[in-house]
Amino acid sequence: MILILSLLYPTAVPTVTQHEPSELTDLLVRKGVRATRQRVEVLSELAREQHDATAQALWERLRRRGRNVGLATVYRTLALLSESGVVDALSHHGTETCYRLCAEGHHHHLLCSGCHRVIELDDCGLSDWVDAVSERHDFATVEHRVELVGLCPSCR
Amino acid sequence: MILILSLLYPTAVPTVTQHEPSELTDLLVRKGVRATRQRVEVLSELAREQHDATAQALWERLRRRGRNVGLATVYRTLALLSESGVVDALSHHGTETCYRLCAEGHHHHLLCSGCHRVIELDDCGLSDWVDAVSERHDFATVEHRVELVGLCPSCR
DNA sequence: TTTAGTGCAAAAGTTTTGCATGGTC
DNA sequence: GACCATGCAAAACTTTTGCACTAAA
Repeated sequence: MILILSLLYPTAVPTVTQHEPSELTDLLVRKGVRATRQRVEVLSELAREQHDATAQALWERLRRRGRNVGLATVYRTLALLSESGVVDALSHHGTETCYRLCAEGHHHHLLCSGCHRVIELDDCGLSDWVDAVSERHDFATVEHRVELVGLCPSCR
Repeated sequence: MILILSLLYPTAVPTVTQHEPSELTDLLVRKGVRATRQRVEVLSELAREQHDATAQALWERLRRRGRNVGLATVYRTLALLSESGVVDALSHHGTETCYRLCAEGHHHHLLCSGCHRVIELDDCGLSDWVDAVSERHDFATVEHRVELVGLCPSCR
């Protein structure tokens, strides 16, 4: 999987690409949250998703797959993981929040409006710009979010 | 008003600062939408707001002020104005969408996490970076969104 | 007069919460 | 055994929609 991604997007390989249950468990433990069956399954479902997914969507897929996890648990899990920085919450199209298993640390996204695919940028390269703008406005910037929206190679 | 803003944020003065009903009417007409009483009032309420506001919040303030506008109309108006580019839809804190009367044209925002104030950047300065990243990923970028989150001068 | 906009209430959809039950340390 | 997590159903919210009515070109 890493190989395929590498070929397609040489500079966009997520640094976290654990799709093995045991690795997902490790990830949870490392982040200091208990690795319950439900949490691993939510995370696992998210991991097999190339696009971003809503809580509802994940719940339906789990259920269709015979993995019974309550909807409330899916919400609670995603909220927890989002706070722990294990998943990213992308709230682009208005009313519903999308989640994605992400690389750790600071990074940005390319969003494909054709297929909803999310491509991660592993380099930020904006620190100078952010610093300059912050200083000019006497603003103590603690975070910056960047999203590029457009069409991915397959969709253009 | 423009003067005060200029003193506080010399480089962040919105290019649209029409707070007079007639100017708001003009703005609507110029954008090709009918300037009804309700639309002008929603826009006017948004204009007196330094922060961003939700549809619900605007509705309550209008109603408290005796300006009767249906909630559905507030939603419909904001959706319309957002599509016409008269207002910006900022969906930062999850479930509810915030709106703000914005400068025309491409720009970015500084969001103050202390007081929720929104400061506009009148210069983008990221085109080179966007182009470089897009090319590197063979991505046809049509739009980019940037938000800096932190503390404004009064809150830091 | 013809079309577009509005208000109201109902509906739809997403997310949260209370509480009894079950699992984990 | 104490505590945390879960499931279920109800509740809370935000947003959308249908439809009769009103205002605008």
